[in-house]
Amino acid sequence: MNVITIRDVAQAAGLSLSSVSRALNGGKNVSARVARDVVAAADRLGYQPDFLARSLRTRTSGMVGCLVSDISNPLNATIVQAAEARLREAGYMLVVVSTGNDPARERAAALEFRGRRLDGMLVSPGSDANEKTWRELVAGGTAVVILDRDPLEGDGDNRWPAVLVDHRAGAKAATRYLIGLGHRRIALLTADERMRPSRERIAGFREVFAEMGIDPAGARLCIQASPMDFAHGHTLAILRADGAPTAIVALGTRILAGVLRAARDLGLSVPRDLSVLSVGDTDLAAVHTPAITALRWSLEDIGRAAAELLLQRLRGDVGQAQHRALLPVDLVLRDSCAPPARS
Amino acid sequence: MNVITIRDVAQAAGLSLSSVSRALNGGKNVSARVARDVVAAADRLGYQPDFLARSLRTRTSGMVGCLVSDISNPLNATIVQAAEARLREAGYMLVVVSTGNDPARERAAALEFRGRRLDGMLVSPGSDANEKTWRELVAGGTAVVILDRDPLEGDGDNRWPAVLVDHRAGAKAATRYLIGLGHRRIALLTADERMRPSRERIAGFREVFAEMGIDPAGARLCIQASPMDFAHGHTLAILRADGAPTAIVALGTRILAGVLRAARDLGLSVPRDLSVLSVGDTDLAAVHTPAITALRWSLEDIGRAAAELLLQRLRGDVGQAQHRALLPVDLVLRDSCAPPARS
DNA sequence: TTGAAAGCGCTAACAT
DNA sequence: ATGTTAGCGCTTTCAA
Repeated sequence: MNVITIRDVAQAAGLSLSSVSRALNGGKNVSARVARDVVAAADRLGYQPDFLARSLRTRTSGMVGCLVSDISNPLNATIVQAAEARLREAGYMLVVVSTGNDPARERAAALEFRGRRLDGMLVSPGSDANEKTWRELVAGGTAVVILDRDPLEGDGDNRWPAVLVDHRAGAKAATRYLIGLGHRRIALLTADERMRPSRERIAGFREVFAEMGIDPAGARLCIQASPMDFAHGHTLAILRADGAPTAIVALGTRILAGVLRAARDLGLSVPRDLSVLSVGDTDLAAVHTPAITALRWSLEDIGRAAAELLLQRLRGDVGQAQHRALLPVDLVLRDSCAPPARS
Repeated sequence: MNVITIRDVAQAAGLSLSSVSRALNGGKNVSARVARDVVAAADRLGYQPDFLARSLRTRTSGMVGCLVSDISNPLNATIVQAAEARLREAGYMLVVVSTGNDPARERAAALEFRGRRLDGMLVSPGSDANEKTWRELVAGGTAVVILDRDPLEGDGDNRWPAVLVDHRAGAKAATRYLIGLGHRRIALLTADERMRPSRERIAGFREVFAEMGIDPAGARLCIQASPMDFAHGHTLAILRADGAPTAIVALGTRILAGVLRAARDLGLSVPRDLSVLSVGDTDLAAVHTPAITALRWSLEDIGRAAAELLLQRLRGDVGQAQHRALLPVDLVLRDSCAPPARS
């Protein structure tokens, strides 16, 4: 084991503890000779500082917690990866916990982060269940950055620093594009309407219809929580009904897969008989034939921005610190959308 | 901030520090009354123990490091997720570092893990460059578990605990299957031959040929490091040459994609004109038409087994601790392999 | 069963 | 510029 302490180094170098400590950390008030001797002794003994003891003393652990619903989800993994890279640059290590979307575990992990004296945390909440916890933490002085969740209420100390994706603008761009192609009956298949991303998308979708003076009654707004299985059956139902949509906007890989399968089942050709637009630029969208037009936002940017926001706080310029980042969504044009067939 | 210490609780409860400490941890030698009072006081004050201080005292941090080349790779992410789940059950938190396949960063991170006094580490090496480091750590008493890397040399203290996937058996099953279908000219497109997984696959491939008394000269063994781009061009070349293989075994999503594209370019129908077998059961293999027969191993099991091996050491039964786990590889039969066309 | 006291390894006043 | 000393919050002997 590593039993070499700073004491041993001091003894070996024939110096005092504090001189060694000073020499080892940025070394202010250290003569060249002492610095040299200390480094030599430390190297010779293979000394490695004990971060734990240092942390106890300095009240900073050099670690940041990261709370994700499921890190095996590539979307989350990419965000975590980017955040980790940026934080490591700044000297922090990342402690990752997957909550499996269980609010109780989510809260418990956040509190444990605090107990372990992590310097801050990045949280991608699986639901809105723990809003109160985030507020408490923020109010309690913990450096927290929340991913893509807007506080619905509250202000000032009740708000939290957040990285937000501009899903609304994305949805508007997609909707305008489809309407511009001539579509009037557009179905939006999304997930849980209560959470920020879907909420914003639905709002954007509606805004454009209103803006264009089109009766939104003609649009199909389909909201459901169990993506894949639902999507297939439900899409079949929607497409068979009277006034079936001529375009479908589908959230994520799983719903998209369901939609594509349903179209195939009905013998509908994309984009001739049905236009399809993916919310989220997944592998499936890019690789599928025809390639699927998609809304894309940068997961790396989310991770980086989150790390950056957190670092600002960690550096102590809390007053100066930016409170939120809003990231853009792009429409990637491919081959899955076309003017609707005349009906 | 959280400024409530165990001292405050003791004072509030009118007891001594040590009594409170005892009451709070498993409570041996504590009267019921004291236990009750302590818990009450702790709750009332919202006391949360300081893991840092505790760790300094107990010499255990309750944290485990995890070294991965790239956590945004879904394969790695799945392994990490499974390991994290198991370790959290046991009360540990996971510190994750992506090394980006840079051996220097890999080594630095491992040493920093030790400096931070993490209780152990899980390492999925990006190369064999740091073998020496792993040996040093193991010899130095650090609890380390290595993923899918076999020490080529050394024994006893020079070996490390590892979770191994039985790639050799998998390759043998695949090769036997293809030979059984009548194939004699089979190309194996794999990655870096120096690392354990590919090395084992190649060995298994050759073993079966030898076993069956088939001249392996007829087989094409193609080894290359830059998967996707290489795979497409190289597959084209292979398939156009005299004595082209009637079956191709492709490693991973990217090579598989290149192979399928090449087959399409040449107007070859799978499996009529060419049998294709994927090493690794990726989304692409499962979703493709025709669905691709694949070798599959459980990433979750890797993560779980790694965590389990590490926990055994962490619990101190080092002597008893299992040294390695060997996980099976299954052949998932789908629609991409058939007897070769007569030529 | 309880309390007093030592000390984990380090940093940061403070004194020299 | 260097050394001495006092803790950080906790666990854990050791006495009582």
